[in-house]
Amino acid sequence: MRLSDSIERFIKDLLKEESTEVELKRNELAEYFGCAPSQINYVLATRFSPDHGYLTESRRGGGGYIRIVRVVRSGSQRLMYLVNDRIGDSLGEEECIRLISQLKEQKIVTEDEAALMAASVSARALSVPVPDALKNAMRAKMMKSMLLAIAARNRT
Amino acid sequence: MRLSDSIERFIKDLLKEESTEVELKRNELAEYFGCAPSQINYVLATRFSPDHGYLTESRRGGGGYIRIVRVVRSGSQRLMYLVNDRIGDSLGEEECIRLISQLKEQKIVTEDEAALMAASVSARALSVPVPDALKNAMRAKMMKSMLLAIAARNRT
DNA sequence: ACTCAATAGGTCAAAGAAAGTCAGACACAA
DNA sequence: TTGTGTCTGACTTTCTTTGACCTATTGAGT
Repeated sequence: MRLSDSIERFIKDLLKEESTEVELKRNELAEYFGCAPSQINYVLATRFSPDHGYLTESRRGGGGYIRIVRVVRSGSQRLMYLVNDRIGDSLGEEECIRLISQLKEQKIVTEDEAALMAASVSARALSVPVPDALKNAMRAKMMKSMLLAIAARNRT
Repeated sequence: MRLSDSIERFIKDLLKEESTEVELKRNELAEYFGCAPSQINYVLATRFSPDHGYLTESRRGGGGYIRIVRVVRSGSQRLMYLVNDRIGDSLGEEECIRLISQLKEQKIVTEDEAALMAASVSARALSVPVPDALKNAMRAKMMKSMLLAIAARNRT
């Protein structure tokens, strides 16, 4: 298993217990996992970004720390953020996949729905002679269209 | 016996044992068969494509992998009929919608999933400057891709 | 107050680890 | 001989990990 994955799991387990917030020492954590301290930053950047639904703050110097907060936004808030701000006019396949798996992780869509969305924006599905720029423009629109469909059914 | 055939057999044997899904390391497999790693990709492309009833996903970088999911035997007959025969190379929006609502009536997809599919092939989602003929070619591919994804989860 | 050392986190580029792509060499059947 | 299917190797892309250097905070000594 990848180091980054272990660290991610470790932090998420902490968050499970201690509710929505956890504070940790970068150096201690790095020591514990026997890795470079900057590895922790990498994990934060790739797995605890705002896109993933987390906020992080930190302090340097004596008594420094890193605090990770799980943001609890409603499903529809999150969807609207994606539609209105996050997704622009163009989105590559990789980025689509990332966003979709984040939605899955946040339980806004089911695993099956995520698979469906990923299938529709996949390179295979769009393999017709059209410039990449246009494909990515389409992906952005398709994503928005699908997210709005999800938002519409989430009127609970 | 050709190398590709041996590799194909090897993977299919794994799938026989480990049920519908198998994960492997490209480099290890290539090492085992004493061939170039790209040979594995060739086998995947020619023997484990969606047309053959398989889905593959992969990850690069440290700790990377290739996962192969068998859909062929498991997906419902109806779905595979649609993928292989009913949907050709081109499909208009109206026809997509018709197909989708049939699937919904037959309870092969949920209402939410149907809405998602319809959203992805809608005119609004594809409103970029591309000839209609190409859009319909895309719709056909998108539908197949999505149906395959559904078939993959329907593996009973 | 000012300076400096100790403490602690941040940044970034480069190295490493895997998989993907594609053009061309090769093999063999029609 | 020509076309189709196989196989390889060089190059690319993506993801991970590390290390060197940078910046912020605190506190002790002057």
